[in-house]
Amino acid sequence: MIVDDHPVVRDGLRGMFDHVGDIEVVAEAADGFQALAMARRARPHVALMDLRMPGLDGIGTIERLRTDHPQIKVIVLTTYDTDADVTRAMAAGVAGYLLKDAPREELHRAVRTAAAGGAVLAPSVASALISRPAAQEPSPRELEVLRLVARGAANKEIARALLISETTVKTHLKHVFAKLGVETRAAAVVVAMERGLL
Amino acid sequence: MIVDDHPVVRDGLRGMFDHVGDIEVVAEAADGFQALAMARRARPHVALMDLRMPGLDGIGTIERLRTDHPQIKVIVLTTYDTDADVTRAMAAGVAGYLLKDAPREELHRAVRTAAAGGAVLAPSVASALISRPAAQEPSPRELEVLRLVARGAANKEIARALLISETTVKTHLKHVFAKLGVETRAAAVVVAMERGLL
DNA sequence: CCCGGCATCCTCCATCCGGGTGATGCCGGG
DNA sequence: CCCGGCATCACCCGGATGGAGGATGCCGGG
Repeated sequence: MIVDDHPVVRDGLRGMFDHVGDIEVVAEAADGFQALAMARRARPHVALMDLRMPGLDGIGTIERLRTDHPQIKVIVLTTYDTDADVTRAMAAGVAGYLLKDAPREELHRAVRTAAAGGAVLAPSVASALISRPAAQEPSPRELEVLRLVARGAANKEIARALLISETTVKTHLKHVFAKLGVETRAAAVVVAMERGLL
Repeated sequence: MIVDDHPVVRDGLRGMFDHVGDIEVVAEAADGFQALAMARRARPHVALMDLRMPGLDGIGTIERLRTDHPQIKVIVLTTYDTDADVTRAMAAGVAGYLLKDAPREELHRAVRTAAAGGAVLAPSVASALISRPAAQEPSPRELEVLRLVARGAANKEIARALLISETTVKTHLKHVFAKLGVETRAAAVVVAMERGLL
């Protein structure tokens, strides 16, 4: 099954598996909801899944697939390999994570490997998982503060908006800085955006 | 001619034009240099061009195409519609700007329109061009300062790094804030990243 | 049951940031 | 030739920021 909101990509993938004997494209979906519906009907062995989609996104779709159809192996196929995307996909339980610049043969191999119960990782994704010494994630509350910082809010405004004291805002930010390895709010929002946290 | 670094997308586009009588895919390229070489050999009427590519990127490729082969109409086909991408593409002289979620028929129409000398814009791109009353661009020097801000530098450090006084740094930043419509450095880097300026 | 993480709060303080006002020299386009 | 944008600099000031140190209550996992 192919899940991607871009018609071009869906057609491209379908074409790539068109004359491959042991692989058949049994369904296509343009978003998460369609994917769940198609999975029930078409019963695919493997799903190639984009992460960025309108409506129900890739991670949410994968989580529901894991509970409804645990036998379906999901391979993430996306353009990005940000830490946040990769870790969330791993946590959701995927059988593979490839980037869209992967050549045709790699995709064939990946689908076969996944169907056989194996796992496939793009090199850059693998290294992203390994070279993660202290990838501390800010807590939900801390991210909430950081989001307001990204909008240009001062500590006092954040305090008012979140109904907490200004001191608390500063404490949250101090922790955010430590976790992201930065020293200023400007650098913090940059790192957060690069990691896909905002 | 199709220019895109993703094999999947190239195949998808080729497939989409496969059984269309009046359109023929005469060349494919995975980056800008290949595109220039193929353009010379295959003499396409229209080029579908991705912007983000390794090596020579889309804008650079378009600029060279415009001088070497001004008769080739270029349609940008990309995932992003950030202000920076759109304006740079327009400045480079493209015949169209579409997003990758465009359906097959739209692509067909776009290629025919471009070949006939017309212009095609995706709705969101068109509105991005229109709703730009005061889209002030920071000057190169101002962007240089902003880049250091994004790395977490204090004004004093920026001054040292750029060999100017701290006062000048503040002046540059004041102008940046005004141009981006923000009030803090954190918000400034966010807006700059969203507009593709960093 | 206790430890760690989270969220909340406090005080003190040096430094930094952003706003205001004003100025100079240079360059390129009208 | 003059205007506007760019880049450079100075002084002043109030408020914001970030660091240090400590404190409380809550919750969930080992």
